[in-house]
Parts: sequence; structure tokens; C-alpha cells
Amino acid sequence: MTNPLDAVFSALADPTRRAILAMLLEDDMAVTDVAEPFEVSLAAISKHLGVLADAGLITRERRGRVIWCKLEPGALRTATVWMQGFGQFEPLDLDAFERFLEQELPADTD
Amino acid sequence: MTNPLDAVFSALADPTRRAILAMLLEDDMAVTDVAEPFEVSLAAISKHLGVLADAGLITRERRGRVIWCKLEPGALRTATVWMQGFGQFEPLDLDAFERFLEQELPADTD
DNA sequence: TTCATATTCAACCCTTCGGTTGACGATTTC
DNA sequence: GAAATCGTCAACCGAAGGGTTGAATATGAA
Repeated sequence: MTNPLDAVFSALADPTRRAILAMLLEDDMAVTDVAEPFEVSLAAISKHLGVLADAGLITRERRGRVIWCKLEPGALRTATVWMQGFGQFEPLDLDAFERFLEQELPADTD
Repeated sequence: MTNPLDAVFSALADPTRRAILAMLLEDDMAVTDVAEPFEVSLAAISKHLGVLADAGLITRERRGRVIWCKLEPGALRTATVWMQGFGQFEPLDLDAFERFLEQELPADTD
């Protein structure tokens, strides 16, 4: 996947990965905790995190036994510039964004 | 593909489709003309146009024997809102966008 | 050392995706 | 009507994607 836009957009194309990014927007998280709300295996989430890391959207750092995942929003920059070129100059609609987050986050199973 | 974000982001994940969108940014085009600069078959381009149309990113209208493709940038709106939520509030960098376009457009074979 | 926890790796399965080719349908032109 | 042009459809192919399970690795705790 030579082109960084390929990597970023295809990473964003999966709803599980977008939900993970939304979760990481709140705070850094351990892999196990990222996986907890989803109904797929830990290995599947680990793969998703690998895709996100390859696209530069997150970084992972081992601290002791735990690997912490951290959002890297800068990776969205080139993709955002690309999209802005198509006339999307609207100001941020924070309410709309919050609705997306709720809709995208996995069901709360606490 | 229930979620519109899935459709939009996975449509954008392919470099051929992004190049098509960039071409349509200049002007509406017939399917044959869209296909001309690419090295794949017309059928392949027709499929790409179908993906873009399904994502709402373009519309197609038959006029006589020719089908005209037209950009629908409004479909990028939800995706842009989603991305803006991750801290991408930078103003449009038109120079950067032009560089992307050149880089993304197929080689000029005139 | 041994055991438990945290995460990834490897092999596999099935579906989707991007491509091809050849046939077909629609429309214009002769 | 017949022929040429425009575009899609259908069937197929190989590669990639998302999932699983079980084994392996790395670290911390007992």
C-alpha cells in the first residue's frame, strides 16, 4: 500500500476501526481494554490495531506487560486536506460529531 | 454496507477512484472519457463508477448515447464531519491540495 | 521456577474486491 | 433496417480482508 491515502481511507472504511479511534479519542487504552466492548476475538482486534498503526493513525507502546494504544490524529491531516478540496469547508459541527460517536461506538456492555 | 461512512471511506480507499473524483472536479465527463487515461478496461472503470455512485459521491445521467458523470461533493460531508472531530481544524491548504491532485491523477497520455 | 496475564503469530476459512473477457442492451447514424 | 458507438452485465480469476482457533512470546507475580 504505497500511497498513505490508501492506507488511511481503507483503515477508516471499517466500522470497528472507526469505533476504536473514537474510543481512543477519550483516552489511551490497553489492547485488552480496547477489545473488551467488541464481540470479536482479541486477535481480531489486534489485527485492527495493526492496520490502524500501519496507517499511522495510532501508535502502540509497551509499558510492562501492557501495550498502550494512543491516537495519532496528525495522520488524518493529508486525508482531511484531500477531502477539503472537494468543497467541504463547513465549520466543525460538534453536535453532529457527538452523534456519530454514539452511533459508532460499540454497545455499552457494562 | 449499511453505514454511509463505510461506503464513502471504502470508495475513497482506491487510488483509481480518487483520481476519477479529481478529474470530475474539473468538469462533468462521459464514462468513456473518464476511462481514457487509465490503463484498465472500460468495464473496470464502469465498476468503479458504480462504487462511487453507490457511495453517493457521483451521479450518472444518460443523455442520448452518453452517460455523464457528475461529482456530488455533498456526500463527503458526513465523512468530513467525522474526521474534523479528530482535531483536524486546519484551514484549507490549496497548494497542498493541488499537489495531491497532480500526484493522484493518472499520467497524461495526450 | 512456575504460573498467570497480555498480546501477537500462524494457519486456515470464507467473502469481498479489482481485474479480465465476451455477450448484451440502448442509442445514434448511415 | 443495419452498422457503429456507448456502457453495463455475467462469469470467472487471483489477491486481499476480516474472522476464527491454537500455539508462541513477553512480562509480571508468587
